[in-house]
Amino acid sequence: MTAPTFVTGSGIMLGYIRSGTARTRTELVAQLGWSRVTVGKRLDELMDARLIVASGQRDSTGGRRAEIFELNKDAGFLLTADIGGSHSRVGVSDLAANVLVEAEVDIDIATGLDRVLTWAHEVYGHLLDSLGIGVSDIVGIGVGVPGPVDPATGRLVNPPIMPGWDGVLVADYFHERYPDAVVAVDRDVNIMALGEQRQAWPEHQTFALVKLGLGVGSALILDGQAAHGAIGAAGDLGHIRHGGEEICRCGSRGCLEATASGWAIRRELKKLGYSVNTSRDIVALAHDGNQDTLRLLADMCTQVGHSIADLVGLFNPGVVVIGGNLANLGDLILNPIRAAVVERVPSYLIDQLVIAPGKLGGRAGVFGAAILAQDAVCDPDRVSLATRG
Amino acid sequence: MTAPTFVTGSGIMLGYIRSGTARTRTELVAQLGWSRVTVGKRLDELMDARLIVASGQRDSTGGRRAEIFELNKDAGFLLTADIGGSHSRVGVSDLAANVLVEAEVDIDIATGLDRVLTWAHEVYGHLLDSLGIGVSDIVGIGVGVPGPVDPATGRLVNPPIMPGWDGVLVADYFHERYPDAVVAVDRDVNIMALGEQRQAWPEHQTFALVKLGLGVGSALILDGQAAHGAIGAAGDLGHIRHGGEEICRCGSRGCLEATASGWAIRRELKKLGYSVNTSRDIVALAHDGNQDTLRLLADMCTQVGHSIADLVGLFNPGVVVIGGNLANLGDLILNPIRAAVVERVPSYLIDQLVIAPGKLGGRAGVFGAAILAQDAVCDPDRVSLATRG
DNA sequence: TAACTTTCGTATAGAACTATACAAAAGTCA
DNA sequence: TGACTTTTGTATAGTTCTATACGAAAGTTA
Repeated sequence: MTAPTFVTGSGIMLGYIRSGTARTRTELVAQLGWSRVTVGKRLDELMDARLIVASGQRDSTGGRRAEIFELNKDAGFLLTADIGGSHSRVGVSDLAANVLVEAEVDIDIATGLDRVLTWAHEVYGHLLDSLGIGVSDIVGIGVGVPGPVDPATGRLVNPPIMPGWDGVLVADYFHERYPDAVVAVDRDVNIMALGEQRQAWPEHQTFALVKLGLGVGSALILDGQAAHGAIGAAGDLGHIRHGGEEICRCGSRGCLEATASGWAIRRELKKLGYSVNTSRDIVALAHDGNQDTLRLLADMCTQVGHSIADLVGLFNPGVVVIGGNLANLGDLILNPIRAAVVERVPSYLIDQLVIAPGKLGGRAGVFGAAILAQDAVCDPDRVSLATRG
Repeated sequence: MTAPTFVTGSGIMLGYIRSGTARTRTELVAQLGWSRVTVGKRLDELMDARLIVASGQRDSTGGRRAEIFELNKDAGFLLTADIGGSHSRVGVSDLAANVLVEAEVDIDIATGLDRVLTWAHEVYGHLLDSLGIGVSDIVGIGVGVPGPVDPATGRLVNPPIMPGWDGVLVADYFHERYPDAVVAVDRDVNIMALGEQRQAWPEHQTFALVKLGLGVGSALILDGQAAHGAIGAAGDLGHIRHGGEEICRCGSRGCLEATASGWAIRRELKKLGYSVNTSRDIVALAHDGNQDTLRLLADMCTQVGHSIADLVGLFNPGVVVIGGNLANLGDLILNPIRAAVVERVPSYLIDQLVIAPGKLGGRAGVFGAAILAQDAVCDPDRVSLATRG
């Protein structure tokens, strides 16, 4: 059977509570269209399973105050990983996706995905010890990887910067080590976008994020879910040929990432004799007012802005969030990007468009990975099946 | 109440039958997870309402043959309109979206949307008379308009080529004249894409269509539905600034449509002394082997191909269909477009990508409008409510 | 033809869900 | 304080849906 036997599944209701669509009995009855008795019963089931708790009361509208329910943040813990091309972060969060502890490290993904995963697993051990949490308390794991993930199978798809890892099922690594946890994997930029959109821009259904670090990545969110495309490569602004003859780390020639990105700026600065390694070095130079860096950044912003204009014209998002380390430069890069976008997008689109810095900074990925894990743990069918008598 | 009282609504089942996901009792039971008794009851309701009919039998798999159900094409008629910038088509179809009669006319939308609608309404009168159909037999109307439609309200949004019609609710015009019909309105390119995807490429969940006529338009289909974006402008490849100083009919400068489109080719050919009016004139010149036209077309294909590369990189569709009048030139434009796309898109995306001509030709819009109308008529909640005892 | 398979209809019992009524709890307002 | 409002719990009856069993219809296969 593909559909659950019980049509008024508690998992469906948990979705309403979790998203804030309906938080009180009366609201749930109105939104779900179920009877008051059934809603009460399902609430009892979710509370018995410790998945929700009563968290307060609505202000009175002239009568008894309605009780507000929310996801029980203490119903288990989530592991999160934001594996980037040159930098990775991991964290442990409660079920409400509040990240409790984090750790980060500079590892080049080119040294091998297995080494990054091993590092992550070791760090999880330390973090769990420090929190006094056991492996069996981990109910979900969310992982972001720097390459496309097939939406159907969860396997890596020809990852441009992880050659040799095509077809790998990252979830297996964690399933073996955390047997009680649900594992969800998605592209790193998708996870950042998921974090920003759910946390900071929930009112926007159509959302885009552009990540400017050493690389250039982007992601599209539609109705609260990342767009994956046919093979999980949707949203990849960085590896479209843009011009020039520079060879990109993905193997192609003239990608946006090869001509206008942190990589490109680092390459040019090195030619000029500067010692630059990470995107944070570029940020530091720009903060110092280094003219070469500022000039290269301005050029990058124009080119990136033009690509964002393509994205806006094609996808018509309500917001484009600029994230990644270079976004720490604030208006220094936002203003020229905005100018380049305005230059190329019809005015009727611009009026409705917000271009803004990320509100979560470097933590967007770890946070989004927690949301991804939470989504997996709170899967309606899973919950409905688990909570019935 | 927002949700229906009956959870096993017949409208949900109609969706399975209509899409072909499940066509026999056994398949419906397996797919829906409902009991055999309930499925039988809902089938009876849908047959009583004349919305479905038994249409044949599956081959035996060793026992009694299963009865196949399908949408009853005779349960009412649909009006369809594909209103373009310079050319419009209307048609009448049965409920299965088989277009029975069609009519077309060259009207410039700049002369006023009201004139096009009046024309459409008059032609519907003649077409219905010829078929012996009354106004009360019309159960749905699907309309494509050459500009963005707000997905929330159904109103036109700052239509670049229909100045003065901002905020207009096209559905009202038809509601007044066909009170029994459900009316659905969407952008013309979205409707073309809907027609092609549902009819010709149902196996592709992520789909794009690029329309090359005088203008350049495009649309994205995700999971069988057109992507609308924040204000209904998603998919508009044609009005992103691309280069040059030509002023586009949308008011901006240097749009793709201004530099590489039927408009641009017509403009250049006129400068060279040719007499060209419609996109069909361009097709005729190209068929005659006119070198100026071929040169301009080749240039257009390169630029359009580069824009399609952006689209592919951002959206990762499984298919990009090339439609519109210029697509009648076949490989003459498909090959250079393919070459330009390959030039700019990473190889791992190309391997999975199909670039193909539309299979419905100029009728895609009228067909898609019929599908849109059918979708509206077969809305699950509507049907569930209408068919219960 | 006989044995087997799959589809389909119906009958029955029981589970799940709704509607309704009533009462209690917990507020506001004059 | 008393009248009113909204929220919540519970009991009862009735409806909807499921599970199961049985049999008939309509095929295939040996």
